[in-house]
Amino acid sequence: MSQAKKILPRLTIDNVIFAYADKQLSVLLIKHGEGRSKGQWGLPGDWLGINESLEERAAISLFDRTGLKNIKLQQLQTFSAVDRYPGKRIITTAFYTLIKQNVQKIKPSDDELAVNWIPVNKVPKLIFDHKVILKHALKHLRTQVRHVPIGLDLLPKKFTLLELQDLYEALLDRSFDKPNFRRKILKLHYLIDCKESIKAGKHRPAALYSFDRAAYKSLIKKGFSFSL
Amino acid sequence: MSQAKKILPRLTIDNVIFAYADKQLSVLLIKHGEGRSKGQWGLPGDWLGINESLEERAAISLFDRTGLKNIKLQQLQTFSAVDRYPGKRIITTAFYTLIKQNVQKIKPSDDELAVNWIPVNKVPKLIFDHKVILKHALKHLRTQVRHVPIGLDLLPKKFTLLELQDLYEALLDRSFDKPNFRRKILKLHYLIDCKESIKAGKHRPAALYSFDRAAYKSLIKKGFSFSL
DNA sequence: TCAAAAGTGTTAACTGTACACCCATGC
DNA sequence: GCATGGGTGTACAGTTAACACTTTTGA
Repeated sequence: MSQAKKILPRLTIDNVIFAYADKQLSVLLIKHGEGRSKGQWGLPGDWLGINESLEERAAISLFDRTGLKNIKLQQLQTFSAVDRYPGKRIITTAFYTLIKQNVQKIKPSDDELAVNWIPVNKVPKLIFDHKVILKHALKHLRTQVRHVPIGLDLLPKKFTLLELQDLYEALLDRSFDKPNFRRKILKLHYLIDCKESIKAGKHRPAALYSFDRAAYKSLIKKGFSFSL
Repeated sequence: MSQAKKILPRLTIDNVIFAYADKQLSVLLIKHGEGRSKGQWGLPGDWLGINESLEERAAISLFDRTGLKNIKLQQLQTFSAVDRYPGKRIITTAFYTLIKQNVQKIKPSDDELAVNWIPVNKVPKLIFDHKVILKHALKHLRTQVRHVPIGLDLLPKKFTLLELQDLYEALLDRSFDKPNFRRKILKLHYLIDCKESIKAGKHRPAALYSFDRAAYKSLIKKGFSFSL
């Protein structure tokens, strides 16, 4: 990144930015355009500045690539193996988040050849230990999904239960029994029945729901155990 | 610590070392003997060396204070707020573990006034953000306890179910129904009935159990959900 | 005989899971 | 009519949680 900031040597952040769209989970990867890793894929990362926390830098780095603000990035782990980076001692702290996929706005910075959403099951070889970091993030995401509600900011304001189920199925890479999924979700009481329905094809119209933000947020704090 | 090592500036580790003994959960704290934090309590920490990972330094630091080797420390999180350390920019990575309390062997290093096991509900004011780190660790430990087996290396080779229950109750700071606890644990099939019993006071002797190491380790991988 | 901890049994409420089946729509 | 996804009912197995009860010991 070509920012006018004083950086701390040796310290970086790497963001694992998952995105959901079209029943598919992808991750943001960049193709390096300079230096020894030219032409290779890796996670979007950045140097830590002297006057910012890791969290702050991770958020700025996310904004630079996607234009998104106020997204909560979760700190995953710090990777500090002596030989993780060729030739230099670089320690990185990994963050991750899950957002709605937006193809238009992403852009590479000066020293990058490309920035792309890559489906998680089609990720190419990555530089350094980035594959390890990605796997770690995915595991964390999948655990998370079963303990706090998700979907806010990922689905349209009003959505059907099937759309929510599609999201869960994409994230966890498995399918759920429809009737049981409905009941399980509805019993958590974080959805509001919009009392509307949407016609979509040659079948019964689906009821629309929206998130009850208060209930949603309190469920984040309390947590639950979603099995199915 | 007065080690002959080249350190990386700005980077430290802090260990949250929990210990169990006498139905009580304690944490290892040190009283600083030099510098601006003289006389104050804090978590045992150390500078990261140029030729070691954070994990390696955390393990060495644990060994220095307790004489314990081959203890798996879990990385918790990295704390990097710009103002977390007065006057300097210091970034720390926190680790935690849970061991059997051993009062004899712990020793302060040259620049420390004291090293002590302090019961977790009697922790004094701590320096910097160490109280936040400790709370974070405790929360993590309590989550952990409900998803993987614990007790190996904390209880004697042969132990009663009540001793195991005491451990759980101390860690989670609550009590369990004895009959239900028994059944719940036994159904996980990671205990071996030693076919012995121990007389301890004016009541029926208790059956002794030991851990089935293979089952125990495979349960760590598989995980479970312990509610009660 | 009594207290104390060890250990068994029983029940009611709730969950997980599978799957049968009806509903509303477009073609 | 019938295919398609939307949605309800049900039934069995297993789990949770509370608590009554019996057992074995030492004093």
